[in-house]
Amino acid sequence: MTTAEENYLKAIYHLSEGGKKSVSTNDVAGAMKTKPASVSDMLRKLGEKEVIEYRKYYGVHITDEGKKQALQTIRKHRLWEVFLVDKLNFAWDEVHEVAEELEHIQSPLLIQRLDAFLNYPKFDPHGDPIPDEFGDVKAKPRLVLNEMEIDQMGQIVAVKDSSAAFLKYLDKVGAYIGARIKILDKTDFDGSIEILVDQKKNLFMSKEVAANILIQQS
Amino acid sequence: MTTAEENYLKAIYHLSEGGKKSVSTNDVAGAMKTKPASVSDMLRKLGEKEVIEYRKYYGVHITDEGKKQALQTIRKHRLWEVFLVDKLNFAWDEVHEVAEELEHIQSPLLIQRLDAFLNYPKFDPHGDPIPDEFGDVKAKPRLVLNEMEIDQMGQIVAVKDSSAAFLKYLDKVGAYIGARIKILDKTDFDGSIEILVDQKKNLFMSKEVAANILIQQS
DNA sequence: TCATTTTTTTAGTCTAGGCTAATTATTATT
DNA sequence: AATAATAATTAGCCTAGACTAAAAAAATGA
Repeated sequence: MTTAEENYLKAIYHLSEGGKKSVSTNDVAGAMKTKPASVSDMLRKLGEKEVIEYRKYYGVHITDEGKKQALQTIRKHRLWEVFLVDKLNFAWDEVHEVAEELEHIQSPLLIQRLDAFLNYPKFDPHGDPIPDEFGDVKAKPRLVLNEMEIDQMGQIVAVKDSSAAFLKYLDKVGAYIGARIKILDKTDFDGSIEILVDQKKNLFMSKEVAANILIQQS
Repeated sequence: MTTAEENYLKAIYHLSEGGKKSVSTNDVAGAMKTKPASVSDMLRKLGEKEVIEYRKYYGVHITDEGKKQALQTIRKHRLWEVFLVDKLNFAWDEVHEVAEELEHIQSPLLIQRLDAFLNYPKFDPHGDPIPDEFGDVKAKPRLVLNEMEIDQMGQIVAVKDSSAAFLKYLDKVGAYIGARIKILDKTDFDGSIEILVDQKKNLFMSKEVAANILIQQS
């Protein structure tokens, strides 16, 4: 697999995550920031390698083999993120781009050793679970904050949008990975919510922000 | 600079090291394991970027700017080698290929942090000096073992041929980076030499082997 | 249902880096 | 100095991965 193929496969994997049946060419183009024409070409290639099932005009399904390979790339990405934050003192909002490059280094031994060196971490700095070397993820299910009901409780374990802007905003308002939260109020009109952070701090946020925060229920 | 360009420039830098005036297309093709035709093309491109001075049919000279850039790549390569050996417990003869990939990661911050994390090492696991962030190398001059005279003394600080086979051979006969040596005898006929290792072990080696061992005189 | 809109694919072009075969420069040898 | 040998360059082709424009299929909606 080339770097480009790995990136496409990873994108298709992520787009399939929400339980969506099939992923469209346009979706992939959007995620990859390429044009649909380029995507068609790549889908044909990935189809031939049997990491996806490709039926012209009907989008793609990722195969079990494809899933396994995508999870390997994701594993590498997240391990490197842990390395950057834990060992090289990067901020959690500075690691994505570099990890995007590092994840394509081809050396199973390297990843094995890195995993050991980092002490077999289970989550990356954004709270996302790190698949094991067989592609297994045994993380408990997570909820999207804006889909929770009043009085439900949990812990912030991840963010979907790990852009620098979003991460900085969270930091500013006092939300962070690990924070324990409780839904205090929810406005049907605009979907905005009010939460209690660590049993002491009230925090109001828009639906858009809440939709990017993942919660582990306790 | 693309990865390919970086690799060519690094090769040209190394080929220029022996004080050779100009480097031939064939030399570069040999080092890069590509065909001369491909090299001609790349030399034209590198010439346009002014990292080399290229006169058709007369080989190339690396420019000051080119030297600076090559040294940055070399710096990155060697820092990663230190990381692999010191932190991830790679053997010194296992690191080259992986470092060859890692050296192309583009992130000045990453290298800065890595350098600090490794405690600003001055030599890589093969004993080669690590240039600083300005491309300066302040390592003392080294001699090639087969060019030393009887009774001269010094310390093994590096090997030129860092192939796994050569490194394993050295290990087997009891030579290693850091060993203190003294030239006991030299045969004009075939250039083979006999050395004393650490004041206790006599070691006989061919000119070919000795030509790959670099000595720091004490 | 049939026409229009949207989505997707195909066809053809481009750049980076390779290659081989043919050509041209330079160097070596008589 | 002329010719032979070697080295380097050019020309033309290939693949990967992007693009645009055109064509075709699918979805929508009047």
